[in-house]
Amino acid sequence: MTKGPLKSRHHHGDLKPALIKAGIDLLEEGGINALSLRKCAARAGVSHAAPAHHFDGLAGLKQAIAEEGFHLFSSYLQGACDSGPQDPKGRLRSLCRGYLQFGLDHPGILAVIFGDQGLAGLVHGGGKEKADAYLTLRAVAAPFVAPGQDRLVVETQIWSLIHGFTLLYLAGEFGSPPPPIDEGPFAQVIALLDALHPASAP
Amino acid sequence: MTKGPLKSRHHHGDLKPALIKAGIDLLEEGGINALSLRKCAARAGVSHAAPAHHFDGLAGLKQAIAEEGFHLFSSYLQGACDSGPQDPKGRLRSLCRGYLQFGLDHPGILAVIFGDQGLAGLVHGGGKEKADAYLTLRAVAAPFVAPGQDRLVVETQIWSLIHGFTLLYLAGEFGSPPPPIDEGPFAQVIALLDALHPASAP
DNA sequence: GGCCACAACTTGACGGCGTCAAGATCTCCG
DNA sequence: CGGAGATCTTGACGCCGTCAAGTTGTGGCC
Repeated sequence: MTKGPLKSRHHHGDLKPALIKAGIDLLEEGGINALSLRKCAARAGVSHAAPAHHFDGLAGLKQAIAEEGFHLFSSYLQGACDSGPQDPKGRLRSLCRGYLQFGLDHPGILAVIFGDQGLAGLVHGGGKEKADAYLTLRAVAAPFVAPGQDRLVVETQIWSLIHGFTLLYLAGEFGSPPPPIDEGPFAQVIALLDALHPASAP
Repeated sequence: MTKGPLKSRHHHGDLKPALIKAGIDLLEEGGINALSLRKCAARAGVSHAAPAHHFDGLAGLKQAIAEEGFHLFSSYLQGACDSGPQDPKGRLRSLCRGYLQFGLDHPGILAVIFGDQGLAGLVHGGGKEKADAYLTLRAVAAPFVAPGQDRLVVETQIWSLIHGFTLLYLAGEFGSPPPPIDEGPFAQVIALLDALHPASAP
């Protein structure tokens, strides 16, 4: 049997993804501090030292979770800017809303993605998972890049604003627990991006 | 002797501030993960359980450090916007530069200030330390608040942008280790705030 | 001035954590 | 069928936060 009855296998078989899944569950249930190698192992039904054979310590597990989390993050961003008005400004606002919504729905995953080993690791390490999300941002930002302007500037303006706003939102700056998006200052704050003008319609 | 030769006191006397200072040192030397109650106690020359009599666990120590760190943070912001051009836009840009500079100089303290127990705690708890820094922001933002507009919106726009930008900067998004401010995209990104206009000069 | 109550700190222990070394077990392939 | 190698277990170590109980110095009260 290579994958027999999925039961009583002494060599679990799909341990790595199972550990990542367990880690994500822990993250969603108890936040970033509830994530530990030993608890992931326990949830996956293996011994406490088993994860060491699949990840380079806790940092490695967090990075693997971050890569997985980026998929979900990307789907939030893409889904958001595919819904709503399809003009450049409409897509930009929807992207930002999707960013904040992801933070509200999955604060633990956001913390891992942008945590010590998350973002820093992805910036340097492969980062192809991050690229998906960043390409969505790039596509949405493109109409606002003036001819001859560095697109990195516009992308960073958007990213900085929505990232900072999301973190302040999650920290309870506008109410604790954070209010629904439409009851917070989201629209008014993001309106700062109205200063950006589509290059084709100045 | 009430405060005799400062030596061999079995009842340390100034343990609480000494622990906070030790914690800040640890933070500056090894980042947020290097901070522990036991190491603070060792640095202060007391037993491992002594901190428990002065702080409510590790979270309490972090909050105390955050309050202390906010003083330094405030001085960075105030000092920055007091130097440089004194027109509204000049002060705004200087404030942002001071924010980023603080992050570059003291990333560990920034992490504690805006960490789990830091910002969240200060938002709800007293928060008078935070208020100093926020009042600086408020004063700098004031000229850009249009009549009838909610000043919270303008303040949040500024705070979100510089906060998000600083975190991306520290994460190595523009080079690792982060480049000096003038070699990064700081000026161009912060130029988004040029969309704000002093109410007296529309 | 002497004693006592109280605050400050120590000692010791507990469980949880990440990590390493060594051993057991299963699978696959020759 | 048998061995090689990957996979997982067991056990141990040191560090961590936290609690309970004991010790020591201090200031106030009689």
